[in-house]
Amino acid sequence: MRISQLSAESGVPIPTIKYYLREGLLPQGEQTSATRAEYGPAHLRRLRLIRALLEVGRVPVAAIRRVIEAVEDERTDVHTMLGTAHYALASPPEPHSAGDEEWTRARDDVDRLIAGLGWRVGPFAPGRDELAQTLVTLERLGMPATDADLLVYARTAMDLARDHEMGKIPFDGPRDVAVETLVICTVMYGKALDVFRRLAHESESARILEA
Amino acid sequence: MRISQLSAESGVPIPTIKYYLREGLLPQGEQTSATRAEYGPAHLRRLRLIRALLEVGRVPVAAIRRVIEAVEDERTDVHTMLGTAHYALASPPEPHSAGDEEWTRARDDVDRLIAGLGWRVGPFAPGRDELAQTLVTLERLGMPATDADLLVYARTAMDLARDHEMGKIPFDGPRDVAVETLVICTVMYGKALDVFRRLAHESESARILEA
DNA sequence: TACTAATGGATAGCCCGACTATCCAGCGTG
DNA sequence: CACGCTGGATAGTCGGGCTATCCATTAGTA
Repeated sequence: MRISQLSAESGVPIPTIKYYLREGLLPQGEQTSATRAEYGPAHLRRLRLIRALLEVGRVPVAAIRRVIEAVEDERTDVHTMLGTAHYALASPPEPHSAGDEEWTRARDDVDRLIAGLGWRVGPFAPGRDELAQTLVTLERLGMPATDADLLVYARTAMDLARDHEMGKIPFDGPRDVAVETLVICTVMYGKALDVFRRLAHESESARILEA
Repeated sequence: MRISQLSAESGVPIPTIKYYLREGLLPQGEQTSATRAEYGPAHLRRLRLIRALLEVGRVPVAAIRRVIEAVEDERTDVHTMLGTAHYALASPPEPHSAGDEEWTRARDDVDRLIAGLGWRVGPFAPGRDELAQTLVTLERLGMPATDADLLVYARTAMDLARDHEMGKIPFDGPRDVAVETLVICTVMYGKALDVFRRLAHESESARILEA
């Protein structure tokens, strides 16, 4: 398959495909001569993954590249690779001053919460900081989150992960498929959940206010 | 309170505050003379809301403005106002060609699903299109979502909304507080849920792969 | 009363991220 | 052998979210 065909099948313009090649999101095609390269179904597949993450997940190109680098580093084991991919999807919180009391306390709360749940989460998981930032923000807004509230969300997330999501991941298959599935699952069903939540709010609001 | 004090208390630089004033995110202060204006606690509160939506929710400035316009339009009733605010938070999907078969089918699936759940959602709720786009994307990725999958997420969202979220909204209080609470709740707990999901994935991955 | 620093208002510029446009030399098929 | 497409490189565009500069005015302070 030549680049024009790749473009036609995916709907992505040729200059954009070249951009993805430059950025390392898409592997180079197999060179058949100085001015020809051959692309295969794997490229089409990768291209669809990129567009899905960009358009539905609003994942920045730099984060997609980090995910892909995790896949292509053959030295790491599957768990590390999944972890790296997952960490790459995080959106780093605003930098905060190191000695921020409020912030340190929130971060401690998060660590205690995760420990209390018995979750096996790395000490440097970016989610810890993201959650701490969210807690600080809620406090500043005058609506501090209670532990009970947080536990509800944590358990909801774990129920979904355990019963409906991790089961889809083919751990025994090729490593790239495992990562790809994990990322798709995280991003796409994350989006779906987000949308359902907003729809549910609208529906409940209608029910309450029209009564 | 003068602008410099507003800046000091909120941590937002003065030029940025001026930018928000220009963009209509922040109401003008009360003019006390040609070159003086007085800002009150409401401004500080609004400023914190803006920063929360921007930093934690990654909500674009234009969407925040739409939310605020909904609040300030005194003519609409509370339900319409909440709806407008909610619609403003949606991230519109990529435009699709009108005659796209695949897309129309997905959109029908979404409408049927929502009707089947008995949810009271407006026919033009942007979430319908967002969900349709997500379904199309999942199909293109070769991992189509089943109705059973979607129902799990829908019910999870509704359980959270009914039992833990809508109860926090003070429908009987002033309208701006109701909208503000709804938006904060949607965005901040949405973020928390998202983070918890990623942490749960990591934890489950560790449990499965280290066994 | 003179001076200084801050204010509100306006305009223009900056930076980043995601493309998009142009150019060029070398194929390779008709 | 001509013409169109290819890969590769470089530069330009566009939108979003600020940020910098300037200016006339004026509240404090000396």
